Amino acid sequence: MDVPRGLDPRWLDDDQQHAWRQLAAVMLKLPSELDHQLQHDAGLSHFEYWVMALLSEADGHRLRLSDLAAQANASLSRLSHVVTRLERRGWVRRTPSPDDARTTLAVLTDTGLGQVTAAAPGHVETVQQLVFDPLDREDVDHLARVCGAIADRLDRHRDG
Amino acid sequence: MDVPRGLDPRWLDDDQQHAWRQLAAVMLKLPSELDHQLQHDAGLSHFEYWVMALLSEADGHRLRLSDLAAQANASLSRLSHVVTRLERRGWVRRTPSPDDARTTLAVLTDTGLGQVTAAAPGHVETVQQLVFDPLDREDVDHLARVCGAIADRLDRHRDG
DNA sequence: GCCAGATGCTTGACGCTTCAACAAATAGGG
DNA sequence: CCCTATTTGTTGAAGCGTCAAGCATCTGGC
Repeated sequence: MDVPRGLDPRWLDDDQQHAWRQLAAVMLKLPSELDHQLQHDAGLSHFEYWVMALLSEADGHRLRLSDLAAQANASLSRLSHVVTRLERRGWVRRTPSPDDARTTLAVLTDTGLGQVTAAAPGHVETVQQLVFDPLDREDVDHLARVCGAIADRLDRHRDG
Repeated sequence: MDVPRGLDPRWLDDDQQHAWRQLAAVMLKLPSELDHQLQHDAGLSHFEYWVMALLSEADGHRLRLSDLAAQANASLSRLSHVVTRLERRGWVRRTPSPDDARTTLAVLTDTGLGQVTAAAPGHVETVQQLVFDPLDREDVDHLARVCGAIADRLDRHRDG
């Protein structure tokens, strides 16, 4: 990771150390809680829910797998596996794209739409309780700003 | 998830929606980048690094498995598996506790200490680049405050 | 037009996490 | 004391993500 030889690494100072631990705690625990609630109440992983929610918002309830992967922040491989599983349960089906024979569209079925719709209220309530209840309105702005900056940096890190 | 019947769920407003998407993006992508760097440069997952780093800071380079699990925000089962793998590589060993015959101590070996020490500069540099470089000093405060509030909420959610 | 490289997606093996079941030791109430 | 409930930890199976390899299709320069 390009540590200049002969120079001290840029260690984290106390503030950074503290902030990093809090962020790491959220990264570790929050996904597990969300998975737990959704699994228990709707038989879905958080990622499966996210994918189906994205499809439910899309025109014609369908998206190219690549686009879906990008919006879900996932690898194409991961998405392909998940779509296969959702397909087995009848909530999503694959359709060849009319424009480009390479690309596949994932389409949310009516049953699938019903599934997300039913799961949504419980999931949103959990997000409210775990993420937003402990925050005031200013905090929400800060959260968006800070995470937005990091997320941008992460995007550029991939190709840049 | 206790959605009051007959009442509308507390849907996310636009600001919350936006903040939630940014946070989700960070939760999805940052761990993967950290794992990638550590795996490539040191043959460690981020979680393995985290565990060994915690041990390296502890008195006598040792901690009860329960305490280690709590500090690492992990289940006991997950930790037990990881310790087994680290033990196989000679970086950690298990020792029975002198006080309580139920508890096991994980001890970082000298080789293990060398391993974390060698991995640290590269890892810290990555954290600086991906997390703190896009933030100014105020942002770091906000990050700590916001994630601290969420992390507290998550802790209370488990037992409370 | 043709062909090399790029793009889009799938697949199977491997490794890690979770979950449930279990075992051993301790603490606490009667 | 004893018996039960709790704490601490391990294990194996099942499920999911990553990785590398592979195939089909498209694009762009010649």
